[in-house]
Amino acid sequence: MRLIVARCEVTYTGRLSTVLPEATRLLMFKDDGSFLVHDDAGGYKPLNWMTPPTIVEEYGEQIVVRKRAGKTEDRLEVRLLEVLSETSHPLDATPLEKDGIERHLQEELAAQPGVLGDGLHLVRREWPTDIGPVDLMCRDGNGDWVAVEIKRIGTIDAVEQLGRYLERIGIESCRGVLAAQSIKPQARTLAESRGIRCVEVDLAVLRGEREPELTLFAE
Amino acid sequence: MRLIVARCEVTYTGRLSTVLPEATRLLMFKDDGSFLVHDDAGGYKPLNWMTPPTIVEEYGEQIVVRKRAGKTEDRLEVRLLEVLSETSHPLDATPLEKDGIERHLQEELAAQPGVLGDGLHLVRREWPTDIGPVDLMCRDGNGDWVAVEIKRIGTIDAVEQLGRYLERIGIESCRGVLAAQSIKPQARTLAESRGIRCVEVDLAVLRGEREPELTLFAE
DNA sequence: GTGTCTATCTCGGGC
DNA sequence: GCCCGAGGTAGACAC
Repeated sequence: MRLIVARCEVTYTGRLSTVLPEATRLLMFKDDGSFLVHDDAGGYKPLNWMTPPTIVEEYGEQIVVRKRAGKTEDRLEVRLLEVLSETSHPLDATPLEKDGIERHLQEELAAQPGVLGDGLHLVRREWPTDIGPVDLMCRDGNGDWVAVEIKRIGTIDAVEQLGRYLERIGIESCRGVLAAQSIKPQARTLAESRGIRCVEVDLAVLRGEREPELTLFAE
Repeated sequence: MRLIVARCEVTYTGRLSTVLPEATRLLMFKDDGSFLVHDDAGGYKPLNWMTPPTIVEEYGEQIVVRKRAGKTEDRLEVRLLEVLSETSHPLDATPLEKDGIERHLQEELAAQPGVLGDGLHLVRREWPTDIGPVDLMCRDGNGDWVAVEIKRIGTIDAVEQLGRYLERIGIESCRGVLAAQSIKPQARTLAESRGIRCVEVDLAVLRGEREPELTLFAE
């Protein structure tokens, strides 16, 4: 990783156009070709950036980072007015391990679909439709089909998504269930108006790491 | 901005849990409280981060960055095993000026709604509904209402969004138009099945900076 | 504070 | 290559 702190101007042309007037900023060149411009505010996002694969060219005070983007080209031009610091460091690139993402929720619910409704059993995960896979396809005690959409957070979009699947599933009388760790009130309202059942689930409880909420009141 | 290059372990607990095993990485502390962990790959995104407002505490080899997140707490813990470099630089924070975003498209189309359909004229921008504003509300030559949703890229979500507005607008026979710089084929198909018209527009042409595509064939 | 929408979204997977 | 869906999405703005 090469780090340059410099007074500079930066212009971007590509999907849109941007200008950064002369000021002091941090320029990051990652070994994989990534290029980022950060300043001392604005949190998470770089002011300008380019993701690999890139071509980096330097002509004295001018740095150009380019990238083929379809038929056109994305281009970042940096004009260096004063370099205050320049360093290089070999860094590692170990992967980040995550726990608690939607897939983990899906794994637990696939293993115990009964929490989503009495007598539910799994037919298959990632049931294919022509517009994308249904997270879980189940049948209930009566043999009726139930399509389950799983989200970390249940929003209106999730209800719409499940609604599209139900239209395309091609099974009459297939019910819909939205399962999420939290469900927004407006999503719940929309779901009810479409006959979609909402179930809030808790990953830690599903894993048996924590008692259901009931115990909170029983203590 | 304070930059530390160090061999370190990083753990995050909050909306989910993550672990970064021991390796050499860049730690960025911005003056506004932002904290970012980058390595030498992975492009745009930090491996771990926290956006302001944060509380940063240091206990020798241990750095803790915390944030109230509703009733719980987000927490990043960094265990420093070897500091390879540590520097501080005063940076500026000038705003990024953008051109070519959705709002600019909306401004041009508000000024010349005729490109969206014969005889269309604007009634108002940001027409309020109970689920959000319609970008442009127009009437055509017959006095019929037309709701316009504007996007840089027209996707299925945009069609759904316009569909929700049309349901809620409370005007019988209000037509829908999706205007975008490019429209995905599947969005186009869904739009047609819902009676929504699709129009591709070009910001440079709307601004009179470039001739319409026709001239490409006429040269 | 919730709710909604934009984003040069990024990123990954499937076809 | 396109298309779709997840994301600790982040960030902005209205209510």
